[in-house]
This record gives sequence, structure tokens and C-alpha cells, in this order.
Amino acid sequence: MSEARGPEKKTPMREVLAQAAFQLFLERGFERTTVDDIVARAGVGRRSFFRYFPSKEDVVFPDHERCLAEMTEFLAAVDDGDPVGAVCDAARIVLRMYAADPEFSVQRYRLTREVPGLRTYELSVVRRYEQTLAGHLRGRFGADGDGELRAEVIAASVVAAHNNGLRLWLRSGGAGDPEAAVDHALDLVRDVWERPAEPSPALEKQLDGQLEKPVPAGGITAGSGDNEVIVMVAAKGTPMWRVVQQIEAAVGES
Amino acid sequence: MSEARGPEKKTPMREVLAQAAFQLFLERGFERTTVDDIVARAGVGRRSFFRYFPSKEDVVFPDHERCLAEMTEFLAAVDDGDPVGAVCDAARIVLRMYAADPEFSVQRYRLTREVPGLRTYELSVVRRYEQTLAGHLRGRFGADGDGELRAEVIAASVVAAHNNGLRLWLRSGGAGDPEAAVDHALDLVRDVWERPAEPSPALEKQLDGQLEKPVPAGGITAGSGDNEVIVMVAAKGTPMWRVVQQIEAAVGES
DNA sequence: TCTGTAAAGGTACCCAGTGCCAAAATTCTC
DNA sequence: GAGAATTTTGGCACTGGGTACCTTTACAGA
Repeated sequence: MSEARGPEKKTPMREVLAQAAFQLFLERGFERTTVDDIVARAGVGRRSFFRYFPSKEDVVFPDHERCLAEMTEFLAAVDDGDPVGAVCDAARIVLRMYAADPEFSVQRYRLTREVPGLRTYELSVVRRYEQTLAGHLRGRFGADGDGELRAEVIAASVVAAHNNGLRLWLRSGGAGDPEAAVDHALDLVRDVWERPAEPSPALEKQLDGQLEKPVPAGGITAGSGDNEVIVMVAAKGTPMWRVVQQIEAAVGES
Repeated sequence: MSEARGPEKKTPMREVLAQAAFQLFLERGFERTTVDDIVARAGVGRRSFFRYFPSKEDVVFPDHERCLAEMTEFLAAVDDGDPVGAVCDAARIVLRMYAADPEFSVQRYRLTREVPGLRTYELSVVRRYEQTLAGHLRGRFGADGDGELRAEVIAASVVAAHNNGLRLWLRSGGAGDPEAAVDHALDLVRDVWERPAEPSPALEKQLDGQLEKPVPAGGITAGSGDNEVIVMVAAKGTPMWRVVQQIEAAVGES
């Protein structure tokens, strides 16, 4: 409430504005709080608000810009042969930002849920994360048609999985650790999309054993002495899921 | 340019407004066209504009509301055992709406690309499609944790794939048929996510880890005398998507 | 022709966001 | 420490989207 303590560092105006704004949003709601209300409580001029936040919505997401930069930096630095894993890890950066201040995150979540303007704003933020991830994948997959397609679909999957886990945590009130839910969600995506560059010897050994098995009825013939190829036979009209199922059945039996 | 022909049906005001608005957007750009400009050209009162379009952005996407209703109706009607296929088909409804008026769609695409406000508005529209699809999948998968997760991730994948194909067509200027690109994109998603009767996550995980090497040249041999069967040969480490892609390439041509 | 209802127009207003310039605070320089 | 230079902040004034409220017009059926 009071300021001007003397020799102490005064908190930066950006912070003051964000706190004042958030207080008011919780008291009266977002839409019934005007920018004039905010600057009045913060004790600064109206013009200053828009110097620090390009729009009224921005004050609700004060740290996404920094987080996005962090993600970009992270992706520029990683150089493994596992792009899908990399973008999953990049998504976890966002999660950590939320987890760093559970109370704020949960209140913001509730606020965002019931204010359409904030929801669409959040969409544009999420979109930027998604495009950052897609850009990285595109760089790894190549820019040819399917590379771009795969990059965008995987990025969308990762974002959706991350958000699902995150929302679970937010809905629970921010209790406990959000990592577990997000890890599980990302694992699902990873398992579906990931193709590691280096097959692990252990898995290979596992596969060797499995591929020795005889073919199930007319579907697939697998194996050979050194397990170099698999042969699949199917009727021409066979639906794709059936093909996949059969290969799974023959290869992955355990 | 002229109106009031006499006994003829006068075009509905909504249409008049949309056309006047779009003309002006193409002439001066979206942001430098005011609502007053629009109503002036349309020859109606300013208040009437907001009766037909809740916001200036809405006039750019005049048919999405109807399309969304159509999608909802479609999903409520389908009752097959293939939810992923159903949402893919639902996505195609949107595609058809775009394809129904290529010129308009392409111009709108170019407009949307360079006006941030329209981009975020479009995001909110896309989000509604996505949630509609996710809702349908949730109903089929069950509301338990993983059902919801899978529903949201698959919906996001489908939307991303659809939009990738659609954008390809839009960038090309709307020439030819967008169906092919979108079909291909949706097939990718379908093949990855579609689960026959009994999904076995454990097996899939194994499979994903095991089938990882790129396929060597000449991976597939297709056909036979009467086209009754296909024979697929691939290296042991071939990733599943690659298998699917090659079978498609050999079997599915239009 | 009268009347009731729905569509359209009009006016005044709120508020987010911007441009411009003046005032203050801070830093630099001597 | 005074004063200049620079950066930060404040104070208008204005544009333009969006809304509330009310009047006017068009159209329906009797």
C-alpha cells in the first residue's frame, strides 16, 4: 500500500501494474475493470500502462514472452537425434513456468476460463509455442511436403498433450506436481510419433526373439535368419488399421 | 453497384454487408477500413452492422457458424465403430466449405495472413471445431483420464493435418482439388491414431521403439495378376508410418 | 385503413489503444 | 553539486469498435 521507503529498491512499474491489475481482475472480473482502474490503483498515469503492456490482455500473461524466448533458446541449443523428444522437453519449459507459481496459475486459469477475450488471447499465445515447436521439427524433418505436415501435426499433438496435463493440474487447484500428468500425456504422443535415430541394442535383441515366431494366419511373414526383413501379405482392400494390427500382432507378441 | 430493381427479391442485408466489407478490405486493408466505411458503402445504418455481425472480424468468416452447426449435426448422426475416421470426415466438411468458393477463400487467406487480429480470430474459430471433434471422441473413448487425453490429442492432430492440407491448397492459389492433400494429411493422422478393436498400448510402444530404421530402396512390391493381394517388403526397422505410406503409394491412387 | 410486430436507424455513450508533447526523474559531465 | 542531456513518465486529445436505449419505418393481418 505504501511506497517511497527511501534507500530501498522500488519495484519496477511493470510489476506494480501487473499486481494491481490482477487484484482488480479477481475483485470485479476482467471485463468490469478498466485500464483507468488499474492505473489508479497502481498510482501511475494511464499512458504508462500501455508502455509496458501492449493490451489489457497482456497483463494477464506477463511471463509468456520470456518463456517463449527461453523455449526458442532451448531448441536452438539441443542437438540430439531425437526431435520429438526435444520438443516434448521444450514444452516442459512452459509447464515449469506455470508450476513456479501455482496460486497465480490457478487463479489465472479460472479467470481465463470465463472471459472469452482472455481465452482467445491465450490461444494466440499457445499458437506461438506451437509454431516454435513446429519450426524446430520442420528443420529436422526437412521442408518437403510430408516433413512440414509431420512437423505441424506433431507440434499440435505435443501442445495438446501438454495442455491436457496442465489443465488437469490446474483444475485440481494446483495441488501436487503437474510433471507426472504431463509426462504421461507427452509419453503417449512420443510413443506414437517418435522415431529415435539410434535403435537401442536391448530393443533390437527383444525384437529378434519376437520375429522368430511363426506367422499368424495368412497375415504376415516375419523374420529370416538374421532378421533383416519382414514380409507382409494382405488383400488389396485391407484397411490400413488392419495392416498395422497384423504387423503388431506378429512383431509385438509377448 | 445499383440496387432496388423493383419486384425482384432484394438480397438480404447480411449478404450486402459482407460483400461491401470484403470489397473494402481488399481495397484498403482490414485495419484501415472502419465499420462506418462499410455501412456507408452498403447504404445502411451503422447499428445494423452489429446486428448481423457481432464484431468486425466476424464479417470475414460469415459461414463458419453454419459450418460448425453442420459438423455438429454430422457427428451426432454417425454411429460407426470408427471414431477417428468420423472426425476426419467431419473435418472434411470444413474443407468443402472452403472449396465451394476458391476465390473468396484464397483472398480471405491472404487477408488473414497479414492481419494479426484476423489471425487470432481465426484461431478461436478453429478452436471451436477442434473442441467439437474432441467432444465427439471423448464420448466414444470415455471420460476417464486417458480417454480425454486421447480425444484432445487426436482432435488437435486432425485439425492440424486438415489445416496443413488446406493451407497447401490456399497457398497454391486455390487451383485444382484440395481433397487430395487433405486426404493424404488425414490418412497420416488416421494411420497413427486409429485403433482397431483392442488397442494394446504396450505393444504399440514396443513397436514404435523397434521399427525405427529407414526403409531401404525398393521397399514395396505391389500387385499380382488380378490385383487381389499386395506384398510388402521392408527392412526390419522400417517405421510404421513408412510402411503405411508405401502401401498407400502402391495401392491408393485416384 | 388501422394496428401490432419486427426490422432498421439514430444518438449518445463507454472504453481500449495511439500520437504527440510537456513534465519530471535520472544520469552524465564538468 | 550545478547544469545539461537523456530517459522515463504523465497528460491530453483523438480514433474507432462495441453497446444501450429509443425512435422510426416497414410490413403483417384484421
